[in-house]
Amino acid sequence: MSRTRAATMADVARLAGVSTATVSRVLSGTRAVDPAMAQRVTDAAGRLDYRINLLGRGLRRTSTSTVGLVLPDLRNPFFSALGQHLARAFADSEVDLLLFSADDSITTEVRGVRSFLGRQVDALVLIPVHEERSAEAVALAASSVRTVQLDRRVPGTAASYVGVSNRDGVALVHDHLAAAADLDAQPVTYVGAVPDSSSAHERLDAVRRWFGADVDCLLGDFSAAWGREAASRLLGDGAAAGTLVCAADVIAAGAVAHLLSAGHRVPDDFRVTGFDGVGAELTHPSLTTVRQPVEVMAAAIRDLVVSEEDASARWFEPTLVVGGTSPA
Amino acid sequence: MSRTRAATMADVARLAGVSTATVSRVLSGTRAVDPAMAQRVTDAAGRLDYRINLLGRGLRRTSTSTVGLVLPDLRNPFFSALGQHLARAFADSEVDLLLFSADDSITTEVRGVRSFLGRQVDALVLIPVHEERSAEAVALAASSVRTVQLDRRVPGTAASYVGVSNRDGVALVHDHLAAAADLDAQPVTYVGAVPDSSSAHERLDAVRRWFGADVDCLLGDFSAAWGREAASRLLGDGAAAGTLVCAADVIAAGAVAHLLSAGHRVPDDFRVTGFDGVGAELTHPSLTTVRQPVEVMAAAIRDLVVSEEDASARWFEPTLVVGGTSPA
DNA sequence: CTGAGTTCGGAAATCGTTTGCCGAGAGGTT
DNA sequence: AACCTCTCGGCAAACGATTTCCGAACTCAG
Repeated sequence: MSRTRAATMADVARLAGVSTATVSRVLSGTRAVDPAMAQRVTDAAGRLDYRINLLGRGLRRTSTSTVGLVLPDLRNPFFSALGQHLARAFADSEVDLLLFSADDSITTEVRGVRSFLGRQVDALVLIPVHEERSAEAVALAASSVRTVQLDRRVPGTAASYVGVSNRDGVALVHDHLAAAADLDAQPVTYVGAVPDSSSAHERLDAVRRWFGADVDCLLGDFSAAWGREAASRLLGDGAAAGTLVCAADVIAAGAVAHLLSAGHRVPDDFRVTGFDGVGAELTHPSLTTVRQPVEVMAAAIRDLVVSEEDASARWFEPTLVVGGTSPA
Repeated sequence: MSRTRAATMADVARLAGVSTATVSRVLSGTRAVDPAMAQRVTDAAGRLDYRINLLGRGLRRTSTSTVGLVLPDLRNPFFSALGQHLARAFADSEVDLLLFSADDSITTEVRGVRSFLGRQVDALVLIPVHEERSAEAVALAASSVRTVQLDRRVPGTAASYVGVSNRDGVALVHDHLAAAADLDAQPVTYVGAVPDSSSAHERLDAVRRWFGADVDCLLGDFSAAWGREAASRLLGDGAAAGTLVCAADVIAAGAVAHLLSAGHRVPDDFRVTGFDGVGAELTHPSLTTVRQPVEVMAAAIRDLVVSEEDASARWFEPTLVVGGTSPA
């Protein structure tokens, strides 16, 4: 593991008997160079095991060909899925996508933004941790580089936004459930997340709009543990049947698991719906859920990032996936 | 969104009436500076909204205080969990952890390593995509910076390794199953992954060792879809009962879901075990699985990365989590 | 044969920060 | 008073690449 100083362009230039300008031009293809000379440079670079220092390049050039993604938590499978699709969307472009996890903390989130800004990224994609308290992070990002918010947003910022129509998503769930049974006969409970994030907020609003302002709400976070907890509370209150509209698939999966383990039947006793459309194939019964068009959203982000347009907001339309946790 | 040129140290120095050397020393705390002068610098930096350019700093300093993590796929929840725990392990250090997804491609993986090396990271953590074909990526990384392989490894490289003892993990499963019932009476099927990665390889070897060299094996990939597919094949062959030892929790979850949807009972007809210990609370019955000590492993990585020791390999001991998919 | 146009290599400035060195001034000791 | 030791600001040289500018060589038409 003993390491010697890495070769620089000057070393390559010396070995090839040319100037560093020529080396740079050969290696980055910036300008035409005599083929024989180019060959000598390539050989020398190979012999010295030369690898470019992107710090030097980035410092000199205006652009680093890098996009940063700051997300709240990798263990939320929806965020992981977004990250993966985004990575794939950038895979065959010249741009590198780098990720940073904010660990659900606005302090760490700001640190991530600072870090990427300091690295002179060309653009920043942000899934804000908090609807209000991430304002500093978003503003900081947007003040320096092209910034796109994904899935969640901080209202009133100059940054673009790409997400799904939560109102329409909840409407799909409502219409599906209403088509199958009389909703008034079956008590509906919304198992959501406290409206700290815009998605949690919008889903709660949408539920109140479509299911009635007085719908029963249990608010926690986006986790399977909370789904279990909520189901447990519901059963503790004596419920023996009902409909659980959940704000995320992980919540729904946890809720279903708890209901089943308590001896209830799904969907006969309890109907459960999820949201996001990731990992629906993990459980039995498979989840009825609202699928977000993540590939399309990732492509939209990629296009926004390279475009020169002004900030804009785009809401994409989700689709309903009918699984086994709701009547067919 | 109109942006003006960002302020540099020279701008701050001019406004504060000092030299850039002093600005640098105040802002990075490298050397003592007269308090009054320091105050002037801080004020000037604030007024100009100065933000450091890490490219310049990194170029001048030897170190960038950055560690890169290249992983195969974010949608594999075990990798996401590792990423998250690693991020947390670095959260209160000075070091930034940046992630790059290789999208299960060795080409993209090499690109990720190149990218991080070019950015002069201080260390690289690698979950290799392929046991053999990632050799180039690992060698490239290890030839330039301190490199640690995580979870999977490429044999015969100079890089360190942190992972779990797969042999012991499978032994835990074997002993647990053997304690509850006569294994010879119940056909055991290993639902694993083709041995492209060291973890898949080692788990397959361990299964052959503990369950017998002639144990029935179905090999696919680390996904829920494969778990469903494997279960489907098994049922297609006429099985009505048995034991499924799976190479990962996602595989096990998929298998359980398919078995249940086909009308079989778990664990009465089929016993199923997983591996990894992430997301066991998502399903019902909850998975019996081998839990990897991810927090401890993440801490070990962090320590390896900052230490000056030579390359080393550490295997951690997994624990058994008994869930509802196997007899109590 | 000459002047215009084109191609292409090299010298040197530049990106933003850190840091080795120098020197000025302060403080202490004999 | 002479000398030594600290402390701390500034100058200028790095770090490693890109790029502007210049000029040499070559092509080609008239």
